[in-house]
Amino acid sequence: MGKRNITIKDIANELNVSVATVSRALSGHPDISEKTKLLIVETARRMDYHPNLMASGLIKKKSKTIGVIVPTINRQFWSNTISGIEKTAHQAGYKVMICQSDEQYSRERENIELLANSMVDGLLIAISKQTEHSDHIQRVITRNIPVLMFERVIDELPVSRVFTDDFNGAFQLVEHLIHGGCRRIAHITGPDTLKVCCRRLEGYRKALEKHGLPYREELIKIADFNHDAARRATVELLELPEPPDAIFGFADIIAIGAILELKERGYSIPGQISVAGFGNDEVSALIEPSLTTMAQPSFVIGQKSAAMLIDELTAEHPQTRKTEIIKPELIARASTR
Amino acid sequence: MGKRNITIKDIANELNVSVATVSRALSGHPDISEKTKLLIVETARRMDYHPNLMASGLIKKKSKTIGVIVPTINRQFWSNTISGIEKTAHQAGYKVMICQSDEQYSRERENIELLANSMVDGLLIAISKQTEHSDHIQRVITRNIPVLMFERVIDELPVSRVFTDDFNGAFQLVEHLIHGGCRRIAHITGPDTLKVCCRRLEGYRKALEKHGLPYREELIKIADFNHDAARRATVELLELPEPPDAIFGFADIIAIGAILELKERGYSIPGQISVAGFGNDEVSALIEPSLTTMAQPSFVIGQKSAAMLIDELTAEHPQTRKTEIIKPELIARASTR
DNA sequence: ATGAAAGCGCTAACAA
DNA sequence: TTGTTAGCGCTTTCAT
Repeated sequence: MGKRNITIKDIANELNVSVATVSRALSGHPDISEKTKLLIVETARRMDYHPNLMASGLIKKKSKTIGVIVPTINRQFWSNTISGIEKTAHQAGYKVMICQSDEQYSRERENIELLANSMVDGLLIAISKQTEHSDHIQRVITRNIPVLMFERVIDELPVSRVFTDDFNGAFQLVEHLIHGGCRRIAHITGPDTLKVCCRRLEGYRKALEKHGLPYREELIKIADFNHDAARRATVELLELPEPPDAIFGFADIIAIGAILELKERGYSIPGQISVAGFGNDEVSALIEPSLTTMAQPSFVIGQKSAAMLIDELTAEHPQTRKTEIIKPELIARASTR
Repeated sequence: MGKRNITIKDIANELNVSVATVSRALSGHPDISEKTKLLIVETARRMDYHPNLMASGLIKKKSKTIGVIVPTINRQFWSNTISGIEKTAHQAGYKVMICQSDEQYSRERENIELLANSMVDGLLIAISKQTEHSDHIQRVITRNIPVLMFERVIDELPVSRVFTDDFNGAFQLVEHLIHGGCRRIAHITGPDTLKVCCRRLEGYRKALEKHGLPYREELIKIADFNHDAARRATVELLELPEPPDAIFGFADIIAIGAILELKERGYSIPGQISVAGFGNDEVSALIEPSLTTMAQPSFVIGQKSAAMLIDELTAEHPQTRKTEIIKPELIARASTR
């Protein structure tokens, strides 16, 4: 029952050496004879010793842990990034502590504070859609905790960033639609607090501009991250006096909502109307018609983010802020001409 | 730059009180005057004090963290459970540390050791498909670290468990196929190290038996968690002298692989052949034909697991091992008659 | 109600 | 090469 854990002190007693010697032996310090080292390591194993990482962390002011905060764990994009983060972190000997904000500012704030107090060595942050200012993040930066923002970033903050080239991605996608002959291209965007959406909207706008097509307010709708919201937005578009000949959703889930609504109403895709998304979720290849989209290498975004943060953690000298922009790739499928 | 963190000692100095008083004030100890308490709390805020959870954890032997190990983070079932775990844990004031084994025993072992040394208060484990014995888990149990296994469990271990009723789920699903008129029902199962698969296979077998249908070796194929493996298995089934009139995949991803192959070869589903899966991934409602499957409430499985573990952590007396079996629900869709 | 002091398990000067 | 000692930041007896 109350079996106390074995400590280095127990080993020291057992072998009549000092705790310092045991500590040195176990942590591979050079100044120690091969003989005692072997003896200690062997004894440690025999006694089923396990180092207490809290104790050493307390002294070294390092927990070998990085904190991650994402809007939600169970959306494919985020679970992929988390997976990439965990993989890279693990390879570098770090553990990851993961929190989700559920797209709420208050939970994000709370979680960041919690992670910071838990002495994470660094923080990987993707903000919620509600987050409108950066005080809470500024606060951990002031506490000298290295922060890297990914995908959902705040430009004003003096931190390294990893994010998708949304502007050019959207631009490229809209050009693809235009090349396919679409002239009235609608865009379903997300909450306007999300920079990601603004950047994609801007890419959309600029692509129209380049090709001499007018930007029409009525072709812009807003929807949240779910099929139903997307379907409602789609209905509104279809009921326009002049309905669109293409719908570009800011995320695959939106485009898929649109496809579902269009199919239900008997539209032919892309015959009457083209549909395109952004992200390349797994479903996008499986739905009929398969969805044209910009592929985001979410796993790689996670890996890069973790790698960059760990670089900063292990750097000798304070690093300058770095920015890595990830190019999405056009995947032309059956939902567009 | 080298801005040292504020400690309770700093606050004590500032106010000419002892660290003990500060500690008591900050942790809401009863024996303290309202006046000094307020003063200290206020000063702490003013000085931007943040408690060092490693230091208090070292004394209290609690980290308020639970460790989670899953085969992989980026498969829907697992990311959903993780999300449920995080939500419940957060509500109870716990953080979660998440590792993935990548279905490798060695990484699982490594990660469990790492989490245990990090002083997690408890461990939530779903084993890898490679894991054939339980020494590594037995070891942490011996160290008095509460363990709960979920979904991928090892029955022999004296720990609480949460898992899907695979046997009855498969049984029910196969009955559904039989009621639809299928007589040569094939089953694509997974690695035979996975109990989950064995239980589903057993449910399949018993359902056939109940309805007087023969169990035929040639109708059983093995595939890994991906479309290609499922497609290959499907091809083998189709090339049989007497091909099946239904394919039941042990997971949705398998069933979807089968559908893809069948569609490519021009089979009509469910006209010529029915297909059913297990899990009810998001795609299953979206693919054509939509997939009949047993829905697993993955988010809830995560929540239940976390709740049960936290119960054990906070229980006054040592708890007896509990088992919670989650009933999956038949979702009959267009891929079966 | 408050303070002094011991100590959680470990590391890292400084000595020897 | 090894031991001694002083903490890391906090909680918790035991006094006062």
